[in-house]
Amino acid sequence: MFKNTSKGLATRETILDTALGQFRDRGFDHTTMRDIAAGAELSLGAAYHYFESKEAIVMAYYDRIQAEHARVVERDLDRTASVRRRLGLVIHSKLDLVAKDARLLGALLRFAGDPNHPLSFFGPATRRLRVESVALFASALRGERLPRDLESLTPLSFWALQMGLLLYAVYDRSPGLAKTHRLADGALDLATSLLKVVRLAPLAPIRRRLAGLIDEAGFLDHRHLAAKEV
Amino acid sequence: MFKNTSKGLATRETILDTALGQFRDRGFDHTTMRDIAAGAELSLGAAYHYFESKEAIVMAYYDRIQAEHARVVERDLDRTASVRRRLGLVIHSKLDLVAKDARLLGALLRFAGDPNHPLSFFGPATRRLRVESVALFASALRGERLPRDLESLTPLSFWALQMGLLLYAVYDRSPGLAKTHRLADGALDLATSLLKVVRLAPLAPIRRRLAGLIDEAGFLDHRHLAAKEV
DNA sequence: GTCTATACCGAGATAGAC
DNA sequence: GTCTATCTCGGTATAGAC
Repeated sequence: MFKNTSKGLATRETILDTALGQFRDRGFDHTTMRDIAAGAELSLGAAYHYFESKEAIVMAYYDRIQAEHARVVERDLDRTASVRRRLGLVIHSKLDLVAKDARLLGALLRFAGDPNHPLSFFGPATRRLRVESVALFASALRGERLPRDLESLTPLSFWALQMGLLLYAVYDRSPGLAKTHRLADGALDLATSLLKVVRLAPLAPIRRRLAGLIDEAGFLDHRHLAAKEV
Repeated sequence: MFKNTSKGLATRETILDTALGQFRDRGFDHTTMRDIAAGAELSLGAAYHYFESKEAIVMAYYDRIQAEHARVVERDLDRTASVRRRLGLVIHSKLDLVAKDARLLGALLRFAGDPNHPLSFFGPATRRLRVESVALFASALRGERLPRDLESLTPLSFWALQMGLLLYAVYDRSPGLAKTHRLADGALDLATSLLKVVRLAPLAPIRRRLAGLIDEAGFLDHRHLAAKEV
């Protein structure tokens, strides 16, 4: 794609920033690659040298968001005591980070239905992003004594919840994603209550069935979470 | 767009069938509108007379599937006694209907991230499809004595499960969507177990919280399920 | 109202020269 | 790494035939 020269990286950042500004002003669809190239004072070909598609720019933005998210979580997690608050920290900070450009994330859905596309949210090429994201929830849950069979399942479930909330955010028109934040709090209250209940003995069969299901679905296996980078 | 003359309807069907055949052979992306028009022995303009976009053809396919689904479910539901089997009927028959072209559904995700697009899965323009789909689950649950606060929530949850399974199906390469069918059975076993548990008194607070959450999220309100047709 | 034929435009993406 | 030129294709427009 391009060499990691400092000049190249700087140009890439310029394109990314220019594009984000125009996406905010005009919307994703009404911003053309020619607009972006012109705004960054480059030719169209040069822009494509750095990003293989317009959506790839959005993915780069998401990548940046995620790096920032990891930084924020790592910084604040230790100062936060209860699981509920730790999970809240992870999710609310994510929502805060995407709040300004939540609609943009909708553009990434475009390829979620194409398993082989490099920008598919669920494909092998974006595995790193998923793993990192799940890991943040695992950090938040560290210290919790979970039933064995739910150990790897639980962080994955919270990741799924987060994905659902991000989808909701794309449609959320309330200022600062207020509605999504409230929904997140409700869901987290519920989830932490469920976590307490689900440990109880009478629910063991359901628990085992759930774990078996996730296992069979392959959500934790090679194809989805451990496939090698492409 | 076009009048409901028998000739017009026949032409529309011809275009739809031609397009589906080509989508199967060459894939959605590698089929052009010109290919479809040529295959149906029509001009490009005529094809656009019937379908406003290539994706609209896929939506018409989904519409057809859903009508067929409703027919099958209505026909077989009365002969099916247990809730578990009735729910299984709804979901498995849906999967059978889309099995041949499950990958195509991925194309519909293209606009899921654009709230205002007429082909968005969650937008107001596709409300009818959602309502119909949720209604099938309500039929399957008829006769069940559910807690009041879960009455409208439960069919909605099964609809959400179905949406998740359809997404999984897009990625499923096993013959006849075998993996998705197994996943569906596991999920349904789990769900019916949960339905029994969730009625119990100790879970009342969680139940209420869940209902309040869905209410607040607006999943049952105007914007999503009761907005007027556009 | 149902089409044909054809020219045209916008924009995403690519090739290949420098 | 950057550019110019070009390609492709979805979609529109127009003018008219039946």
